[in-house]
Amino acid sequence: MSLPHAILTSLLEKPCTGAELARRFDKSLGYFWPATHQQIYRELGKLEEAGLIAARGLATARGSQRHFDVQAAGRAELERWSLAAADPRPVRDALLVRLRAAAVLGTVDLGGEIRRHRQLHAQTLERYRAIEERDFPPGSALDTASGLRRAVLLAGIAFEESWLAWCAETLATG
Amino acid sequence: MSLPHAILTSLLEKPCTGAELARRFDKSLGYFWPATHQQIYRELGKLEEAGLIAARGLATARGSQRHFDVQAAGRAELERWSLAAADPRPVRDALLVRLRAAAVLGTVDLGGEIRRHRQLHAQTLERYRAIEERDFPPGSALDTASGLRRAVLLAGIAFEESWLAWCAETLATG
DNA sequence: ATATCCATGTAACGTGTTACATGATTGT
DNA sequence: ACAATCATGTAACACGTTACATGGATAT
Repeated sequence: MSLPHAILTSLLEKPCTGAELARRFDKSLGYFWPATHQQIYRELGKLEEAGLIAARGLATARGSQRHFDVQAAGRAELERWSLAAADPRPVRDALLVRLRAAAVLGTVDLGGEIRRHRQLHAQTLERYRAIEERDFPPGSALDTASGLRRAVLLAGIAFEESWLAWCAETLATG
Repeated sequence: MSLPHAILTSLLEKPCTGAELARRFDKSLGYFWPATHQQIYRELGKLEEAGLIAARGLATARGSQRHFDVQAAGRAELERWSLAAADPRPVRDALLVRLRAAAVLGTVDLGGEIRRHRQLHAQTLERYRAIEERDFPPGSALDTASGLRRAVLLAGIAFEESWLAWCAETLATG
C-alpha cells in the first residue's frame, strides 16, 4: 500500500495534476517507488473517492487538466501509515535468479550481463551524486526535512555503490 | 517473468513436489525471489500446461502429492531467459517513502522504525553469514557452479551490510 | 474414529505492466 | 484548418497477497 501514500506525499509537497505527478515520479520519489501514469490516475481516482484528496474546481470534460489538493483526512492517513510498523521486503532481483539458473545449467555465461549491469548502476550512481551535489552541497546547513530527504538519497547511493562493488568482485572472481 | 524461471531452476536442482518447492523457496532461492505456495501452485499449473515440466505418474485425486520434472523444453526456455538482456529494476522500498513523508509532514519521528529495521537487517545478515560459513568455508575449492551460488549469497550479504551502515549513519546524523 | 496435520488447491483482491483510445492544447 | 503533442483515461492481463476449502496421511 505504498503508492497511494507516495502520491499523498508528493501532492503535499506541491499540489498538481496527474501528468505533473507522473513526471515528478520519473525523477524524484519514483527512484524509490516507481509508478506509471496509469497507476497514478487509478490511485488518484481512489484517493478522490475516499475523500483523501480533492480536485480544484469542477469536474470538466475528459482530457482537461485536474489539479489535486490533499485534504485533512489525507494528511491524517499519511501520518498514520508512515508511523505504522512495516517490515522491509526481500530484494527480488532477477539477475540473482539468473545466476542460480546459470549455476545449475552450466552452459550459460552471464559475464556480459554483469558488465552491462555494472554500467547501468554506474550511470544511476552518477545521477544520484549529481542530485546530491545540486541539492545538498557541502557546507550547506540542513534542517530536519532536508536531512530526511538527503538520507533517502544516501540510501540510493549506498545501494548503487553496493551493486557496483559486487559486480566488480564477481567479475574478478568468477 | 522471474517466478516460473526460478521454479524451473529449483526443479532442475532437484525435482520435487509443490510443497517441497515452497519450503525450499523459504530458505534458499526465495531470499532473492520470494513466493508463497499459492503462487507456486499457480505457476506449476501453467508450466505443466505449457509442457515445460511434467508430473511423474498419473494425475490422482486432490490432496495427493505430485512430483514434477523439468522437460527438455523447460531447460531450453530457462537457458533462453537467463541469457536474454534484462535491466535491473528500481528498489521500491517503503521505508524510504516513509522518510519522504516524514520530511513533508514534519510531525513524524521514524527513529524507532529505523532502529527496528537495523535489527531486522542484522538478523538477516547473520543468517546469510551462517549459510556462507556452512556452504563455502574458507579454503574450500569452488567449481563454477559453487562460485555462482556463492556470488548470489555475497550479493545478499552486501545489501544487508549496506542497509546496516545506512541505518547507523541515518540514526547518527538525523 | 476422530483429531490433527499436510499437500493441493480456489477465490478474491490489490498492485504493476502494456497497449490503446479520446478530448484538449499548441504550433503552423 | 490541420498536425502534433499533451492530459486523461480504459482495457486486459500478469503478478503478488490473504483467506479459505478439500482430500489424504498420520497419530492416538
